[in-house]
Amino acid sequence: MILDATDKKLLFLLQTDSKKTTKELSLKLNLSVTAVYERIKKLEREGIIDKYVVLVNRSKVGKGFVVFCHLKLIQHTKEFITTFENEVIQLTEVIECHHVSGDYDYILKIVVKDMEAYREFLVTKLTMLQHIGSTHSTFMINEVKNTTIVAI
Amino acid sequence: MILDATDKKLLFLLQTDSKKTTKELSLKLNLSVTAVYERIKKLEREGIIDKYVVLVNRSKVGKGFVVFCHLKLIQHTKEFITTFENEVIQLTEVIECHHVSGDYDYILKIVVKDMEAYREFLVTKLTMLQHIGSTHSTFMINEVKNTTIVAI
DNA sequence: TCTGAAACATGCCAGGA
DNA sequence: TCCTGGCATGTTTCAGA
Repeated sequence: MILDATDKKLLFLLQTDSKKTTKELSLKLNLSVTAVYERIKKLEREGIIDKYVVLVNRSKVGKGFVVFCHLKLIQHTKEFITTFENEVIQLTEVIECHHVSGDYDYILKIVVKDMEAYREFLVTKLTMLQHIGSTHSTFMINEVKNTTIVAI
Repeated sequence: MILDATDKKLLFLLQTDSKKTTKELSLKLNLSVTAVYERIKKLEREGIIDKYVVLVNRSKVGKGFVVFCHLKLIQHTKEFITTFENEVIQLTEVIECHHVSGDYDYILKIVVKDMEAYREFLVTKLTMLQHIGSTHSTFMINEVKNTTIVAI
């Protein structure tokens, strides 16, 4: 699907605030309410709009401690990889897990309450997973930028 | 603010799909429509619900190439830090930037179209920033997990 | 803090340009 | 692909428990 300038602007507005009514959007885009509505439906049908979600302020719900964990597996057989990935997906503290190239195999982004909670997580959950070789934790000091907005 | 089990369930549902109507939510939570409505408003007032957004399927809009960049500054004076941070925030390709402890100063998450686009970004934008010491790029092979849902 | 009803706004679908 | 009009559905407010 080819996105024109209006679609791109619409996607930007919705990525910024999905609560905007089609009426408000129509004013910003100089279109009728229905035209906006139809464009949104098309973007949803095409799967470009993946979903509508609420973003929670993590520090206000006691999950302000963010850790990046670089992780190696002991081997790289298909079986080990799939086992590990299936298990790590289950951990709610892990909000991101990326299989990457380079010195280690995975980058994990983990959110917990504090250092004590992280230690607990590491000892009772993460290092209990099968096939883990080594882990290296890096702690977030400050969140400079964190957006879900993709500029198109 | 203390969150009871209903608030937590409500937050989970909204983090999964914010398009659910209050009526649907009321059925899942065994509450009236108004009760759900008031709980949501309270969560918004308290800032626990930060915002409502659309999540875009990155690969469908030509931003499927994800890179993690570990970055060092040449010095750690306050001036250098603030200058760098103010500049990096402006870069739309950088969707996350975290000041971290450890061997390097920042972890950046960057989304672009492909390797060629990344090279272009690196040469014309990132390494043009002031005070940058060194960069180390790690490329994502596979996204195992990537959620905005925080389990509370 | 909850319920239920009533007022108001919005979403959504026809039909036509 | 866009617009106008209208019904259905949703949101929001309020009194009372």
